[in-house]
Amino acid sequence: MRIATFNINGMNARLPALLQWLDETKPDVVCLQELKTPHEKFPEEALKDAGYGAIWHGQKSWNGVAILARGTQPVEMGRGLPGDPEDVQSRYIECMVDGVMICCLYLPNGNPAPGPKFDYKLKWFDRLIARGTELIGKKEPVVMAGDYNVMPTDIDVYKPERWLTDALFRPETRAAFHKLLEQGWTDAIRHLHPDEVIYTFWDYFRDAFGRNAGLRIDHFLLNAPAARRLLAAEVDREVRGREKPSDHAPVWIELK
DNA sequence: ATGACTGATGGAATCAGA
Repeated sequence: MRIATFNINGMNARLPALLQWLDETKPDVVCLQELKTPHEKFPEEALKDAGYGAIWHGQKSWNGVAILARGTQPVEMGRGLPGDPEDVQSRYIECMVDGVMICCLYLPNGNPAPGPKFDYKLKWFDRLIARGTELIGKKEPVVMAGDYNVMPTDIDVYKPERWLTDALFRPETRAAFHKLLEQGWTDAIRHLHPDEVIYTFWDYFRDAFGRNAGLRIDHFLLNAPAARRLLAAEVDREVRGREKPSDHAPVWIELK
């Protein structure tokens, strides 16, 4: 089973590029973030024509997450991250596909930091850590995939010294990510490529992709049953170099 | 230190992204 995560930065702006990539690579499951579209404008029919069932949690203008499954309908297990009934942002959805639990998440950016947006990021992280506690020990494979908006270590940033005060790299943010990992999650990309410089995002500014001034912020965290099945973890880097790209590239894992 | 680029909204200019 191949599972991908892709922050598409606008579902409808990216639809042609998304359909092309689906046709080329045919992932079994796709977690999407930053749909930037209300529920009713999600292109359900176009995805069905491409062979994918979908569940999604839309929101006007910002955020929004979806899970696609090839040849089947994902069985939704929940939407909205538990722990704050006041939180109206669409950033989390869970489902089952062929016995694998898939969690699709879009963690808040948190800039500027410090400030209310950074506080929201850290609180959201606490809720994700609480959800992680509930999921880590499951007997079935669990995959938490998405845009975490965290570079876990120095190797994940093109110039770490420039990012020390940024919400994506501040010590509090990295500490929260490591607290989640310490529950027993495996960072799939880093597990299979321990020393390699691998990025998943390149800014639109200043020819960041051309200079390879990137960040690794899209991650797959696997519980032990999922990690035992891990065969491959890669970034479809060339997608970022195409016409009208997202600022993120798709990332994917293969499970036995 | 600043600004550069893109998408959504709404129909210009602003917010948000990371």
